[in-house]
Amino acid sequence: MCTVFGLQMENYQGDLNDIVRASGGPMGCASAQASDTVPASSWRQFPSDPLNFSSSSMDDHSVIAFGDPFSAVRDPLFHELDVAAGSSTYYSSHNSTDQMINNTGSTTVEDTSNFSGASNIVGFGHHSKIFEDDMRSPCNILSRIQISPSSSKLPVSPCDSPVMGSGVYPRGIKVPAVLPSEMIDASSSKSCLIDNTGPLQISSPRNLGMKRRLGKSQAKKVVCIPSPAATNSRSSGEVVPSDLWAWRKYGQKPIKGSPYPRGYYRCSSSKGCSARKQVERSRTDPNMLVITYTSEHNHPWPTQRNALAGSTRSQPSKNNASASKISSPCSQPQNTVNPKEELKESSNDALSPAVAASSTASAPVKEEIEDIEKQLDTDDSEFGEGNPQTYRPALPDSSQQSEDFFADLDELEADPLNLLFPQGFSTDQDERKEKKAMDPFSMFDWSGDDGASF
DNA sequence: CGTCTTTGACCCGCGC
DNA sequence: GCGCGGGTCAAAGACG
Repeated sequence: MCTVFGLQMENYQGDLNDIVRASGGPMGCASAQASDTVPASSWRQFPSDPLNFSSSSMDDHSVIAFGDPFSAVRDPLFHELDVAAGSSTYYSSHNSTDQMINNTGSTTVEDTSNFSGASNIVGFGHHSKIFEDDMRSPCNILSRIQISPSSSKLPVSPCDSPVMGSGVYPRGIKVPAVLPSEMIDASSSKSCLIDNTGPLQISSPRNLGMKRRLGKSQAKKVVCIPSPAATNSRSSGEVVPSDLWAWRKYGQKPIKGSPYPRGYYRCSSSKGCSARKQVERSRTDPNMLVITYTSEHNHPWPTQRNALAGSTRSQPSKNNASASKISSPCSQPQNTVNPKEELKESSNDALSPAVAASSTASAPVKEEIEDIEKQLDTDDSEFGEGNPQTYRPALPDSSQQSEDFFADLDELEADPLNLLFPQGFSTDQDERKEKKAMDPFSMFDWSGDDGASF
């Protein structure tokens, strides 16, 4: 389905390298190139060496510009999201200097999922697989991507559109990598934009946290992704996105104006890592999840998750039972929820799916990528410049696919790596994990051979 | 044992 | 100055 990624940036100063790092991924190589400057095939050309690809496959404005030793490290999450999104990807950048619409300085954080703000949605061309968020460079993505206020090509609110609204990403859906690049609409209040949620946060002591909250210079990015219907209940399934980064939930708060709570996560991959994210369900479109990333990882993304205990916890006993229940979040919510989960549901509802969505979204990674590539190879020009209408994801049976897709959520969550390796993980799984982990870019078989069987 | 989730309390900035 | 609201802390419990 149409996956929306909204990247919101506030006074982006180069933080959030984790996000930026994503640019180094196979899907992000050309991100900074904007849709019409890079061949469709460009983004697919990435080195197997995460540490070196930046120079070889990325333009000068992407990772290199950061000078961050880790900047070249692709962010698994972002990558995953991107891939997961598989298809249509919307990037919403929010620059406080020119596009910040709703943030009036108030510390009150409006529901970020409100999308009421007329912030800009940046839909990169299908070439762009990853949002290159390089505000440091004069040639940053935003500079290249035209946040065109006048852009009226954004057909409908990504979040509100039927496609987006479905909030599902059925397996095997053949869709273009991304929607047309003209998905930039700074004036559209209905866009899937993340209203500027206010100041950012920096991690650290409480005081700092406060300061961070108010810090105007802090950067934050918002990723808007489809999620299972609000009815979905993987209550306990509050799962950290399987992005290889380990996220630990440290809080949850109800958000004024939103029926859905916001979950607060911090990176647990490395002690001292200030990376954080907020996950909440869109108020306007429960199918959409808004993940706000703040701060940056101060470490390379982990070769192995060091928090498997927690990450896999929800999977097993309780959730396995519920796994089958989550067949069709968007259609028929299962009612066979254990009392405990049911009780929690209200609170976790908004978040779990979110994460689940993001993590599971990558299940179809390989296939999707291949599809995308195919699409790009053939439809490159068609999606080049703003032709939203051109995008017609083939959804033979979206409902069925949705079911299948979400049915796998638990499976995926159990082992994030399975997201990337949906198959072939039976006996030597650990070994492969290790191996794959060591070589993040080898996780995907870019040879084009269809390894994914959904 | 280590890590995670949950959740109430606390802190702090902003608006009135 | 007070209240509101968002963000964070930290204890308790759960899981692998």
